[in-house]
Amino acid sequence: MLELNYIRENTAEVAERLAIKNIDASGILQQIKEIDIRRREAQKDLDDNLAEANAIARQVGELFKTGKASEANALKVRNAELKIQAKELQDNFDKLFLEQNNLLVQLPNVPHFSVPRGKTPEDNEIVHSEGTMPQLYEGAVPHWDLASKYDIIDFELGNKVTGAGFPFYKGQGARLQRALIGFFLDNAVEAGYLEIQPPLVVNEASGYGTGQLPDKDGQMYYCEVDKLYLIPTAEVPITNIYRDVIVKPDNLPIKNVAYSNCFRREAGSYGKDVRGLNRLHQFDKVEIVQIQHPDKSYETLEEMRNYVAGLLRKLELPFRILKLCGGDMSFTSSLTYDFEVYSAAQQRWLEVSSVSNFESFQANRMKLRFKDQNGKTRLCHTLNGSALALPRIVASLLENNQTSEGIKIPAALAKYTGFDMIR
RNA sequence: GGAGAGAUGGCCGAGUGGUCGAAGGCGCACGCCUGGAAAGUGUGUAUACGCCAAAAGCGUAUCAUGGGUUCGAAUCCCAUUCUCUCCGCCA
Repeated sequence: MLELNYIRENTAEVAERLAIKNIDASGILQQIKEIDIRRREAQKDLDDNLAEANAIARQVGELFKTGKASEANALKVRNAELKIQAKELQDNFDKLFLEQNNLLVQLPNVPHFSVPRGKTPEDNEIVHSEGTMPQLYEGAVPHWDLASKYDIIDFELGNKVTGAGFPFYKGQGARLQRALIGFFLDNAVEAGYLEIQPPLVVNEASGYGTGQLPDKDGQMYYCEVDKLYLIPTAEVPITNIYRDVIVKPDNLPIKNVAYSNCFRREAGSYGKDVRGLNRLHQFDKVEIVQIQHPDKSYETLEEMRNYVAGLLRKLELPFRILKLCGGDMSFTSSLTYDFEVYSAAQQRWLEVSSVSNFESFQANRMKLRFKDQNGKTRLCHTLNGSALALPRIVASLLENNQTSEGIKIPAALAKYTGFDMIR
């Protein structure tokens, strides 16, 4: 949620930034400001009423103590009137406050000024690409065929036991998963992140804190009886650690990394996008999260971008980095880099990571703050990124490294798998 | 799952109708003391919103959450949520 003060004091800038997301917010911004004026008036009226009532209550107490019961009783009459008024004033204030809030939560985060304009993924800006495109041998096939050829991932078994999108990993496939998780976590710890194992289910307040609720609840699995949500990403529990927290500025940046299973209902997905490992209902991901001082969050974003690039380099995968255009960015992000690896047999680029700066958008919702040098309480900036999501990494590793003898494992990873070839 | 107890500030903990945003302690910050430190000592130390050009100051709300009783609620009543203890079950 955008900060009200920012909207109030920099209305034009907010509108300008939202325009990058192709949103004409001038109307809604104006509405927010108008309601704001009325809301403040309403609060003033209510506060005055309550102040008078409080004063009378004090007097009444005083009068009773000194035995002036009749005077006290006279004052009670006035308070009875005030109380009736207060109810109306409170209702009026609540109504305006809610109305304003409803408008505020509709507004997406404001993009950074460097975000390219555009509407569709075609308008994303390729800011970097590296690695060599693999030359596949003649018998090369997509990863879903490799999965059954080497008996390392079993989609059929998943269908039987659970349903589509819940594969079994077996033998060298299972080992490869474990190796990747270890590899990603070790790298992150090496880079100064604190390793955390979070709960895989969260309560409603946490879902709201990171923005999955209220609108995107259809994308999460929900345990009705316990009112708990299965996490779609470790970002949710990890960021919510800091909900309603005022951190010490000396502790910034806070760097956490977590491996978790991720659960996504992916309602409405279909076609070639969901084939094989391309889109699953349950998958593994290592997520990095940073909480940073507002002045330094963009430096941090670049640091995180370089970190993720380093991982892909070590895995010897050809990749490119996109700076998402306004139209393709998420609701909550100010600037997002997507990482895509090339999966040679499918001849497609697959998104394997998304690194974003949310500025104070999430922090405002979560009331995550710090005290600055003047002792003023301010909102932190939050950032996160996948580092990395496993399934598409596995897809491209399998496809790109297949040979007639088997599938080669990159050297950096072979230390973790214990083998350098899937046969 | 059964029975009981509880939820107060960063933490511990007092507070059973008014003067309580809340004693006391710990922690933290700053100062004094010291050659330096420890000890000691003094002061300060919640958040949000509003009023004000702004600082100072003032007002309002917040003692798990929501409602109620009352002139007045941390304190009384009701509901909800959560936590703890014991028993049962169990990795």
